[in-house]
Amino acid sequence: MPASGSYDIFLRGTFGIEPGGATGRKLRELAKIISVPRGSIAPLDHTHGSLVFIADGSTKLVAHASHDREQIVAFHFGGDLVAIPPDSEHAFSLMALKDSGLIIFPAREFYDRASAEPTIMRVLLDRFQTALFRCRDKALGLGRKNAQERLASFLLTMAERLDNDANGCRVLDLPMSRRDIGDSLGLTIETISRQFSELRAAGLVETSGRSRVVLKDPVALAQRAGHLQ
Amino acid sequence: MPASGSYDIFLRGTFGIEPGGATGRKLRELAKIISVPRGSIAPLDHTHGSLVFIADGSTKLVAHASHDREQIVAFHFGGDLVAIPPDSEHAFSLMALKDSGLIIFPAREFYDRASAEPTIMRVLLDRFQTALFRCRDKALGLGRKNAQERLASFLLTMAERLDNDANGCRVLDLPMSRRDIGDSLGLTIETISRQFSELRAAGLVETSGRSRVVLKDPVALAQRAGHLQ
DNA sequence: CGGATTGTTGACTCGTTTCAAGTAGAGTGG
DNA sequence: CCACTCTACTTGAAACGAGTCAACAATCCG
Repeated sequence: MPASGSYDIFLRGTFGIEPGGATGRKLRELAKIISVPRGSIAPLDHTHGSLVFIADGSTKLVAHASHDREQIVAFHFGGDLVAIPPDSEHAFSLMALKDSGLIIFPAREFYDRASAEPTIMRVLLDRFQTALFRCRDKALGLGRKNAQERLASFLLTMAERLDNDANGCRVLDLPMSRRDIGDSLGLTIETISRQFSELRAAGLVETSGRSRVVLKDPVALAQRAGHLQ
Repeated sequence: MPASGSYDIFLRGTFGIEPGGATGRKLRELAKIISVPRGSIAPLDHTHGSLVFIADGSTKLVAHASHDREQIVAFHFGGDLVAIPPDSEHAFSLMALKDSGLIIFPAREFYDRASAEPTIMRVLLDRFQTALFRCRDKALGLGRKNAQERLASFLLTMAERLDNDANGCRVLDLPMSRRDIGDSLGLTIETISRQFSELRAAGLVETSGRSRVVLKDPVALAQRAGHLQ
């Protein structure tokens, strides 16, 4: 539940900027601080772009093609910064996977007011670059990998981003459903399920309940992910 | 053939910065100005990231998965700015589709020296955001569209980026081969060919030679591309 | 505990890939 | 300008991996 204090945490933690300073106050005027319950979509301005800071929680960024087909373009977690374009050929929405606190800015105005502050711009640049590099990796996976490679890649990426280590093997509590994984990897829910079964049979992962996944052998998993060496 | 003067054009045209100023000279020290013949790859630093300005020509940014599988992650043309990450799970290379002039910077050093100049940072941010949005659209296509939708989308995107209008319908001289198109859309060369044949049979496009494509009916093409409305 | 939701498994279908053959295009030298 | 040649493109037939449809099982939550 984001109190107004989440704005201070955002500015200090992400940009190293004091909220009381001139830039901090100017940006504060633009901020819409809200909490979004699990399963709801964030109220974005779809005619202009938005910049969203995930104060806490998990979200999926969904691209809508025609005919109720959806592609999850990215998952974002607490501390992440998400840029969302205005609708054009495709529409985008940001949905909470669990109750999440968001700080929403109109993108252009934010950049205009932030551009005076080099440290903010530098952080923004790094974040955007990371998002771009991740998106390219995703494109590689969607274009050239089979179902098993996609799921293996996905699990390794999540292990890295959610990093919950435990005694040598990695334990994940995935905040997203099988359907979300499928919508992210360009596969159906059934195919995801079958690939989980295969990885289980091969002893590479264990699952318990709907969200818990244990990566028993990350090295073998990386091989199946089609990573270089 | 990029003379050293292409650096001035780059700084003035892209960033609106004078090459003779302090920042201009500091960045100049980092620039490697080269010409890359058709079919050759740009000499990038693969242990650190690179930032490449395409002075003139056309290039493809290729991601390499294991087993000689390639995915073209983006095409870039004269005036574009490309950020290339250091190699990790996947390696990237930038190959010239025709003889091209490039200006190559080490990414981190460039950002460090440019961050003093708000106008440069602002342009970088815009460029990165555009690249990210394009990459997401690509991800949507790779994950959720069939062969015909992908090719239709591709042709429309290229028409927009290469913009050669002529008497109502759009005329394209594609600098890339069918193989490149396939590697970009996650399809085989044969599938690309078959889809071209179908679009020709439907009267939506005409082709002549290997590179010339005429979009006879962009509206109908947009419908087949799976765009909203 | 009961009911709704989410995940699993099987049988069959379909679109794209693969393999193979043939055709057109672009560049070169006579 | 034409024949030659290499490469790029096109088309067909068969194979395969993921999708679809359908039934069932497990999990979560009130």
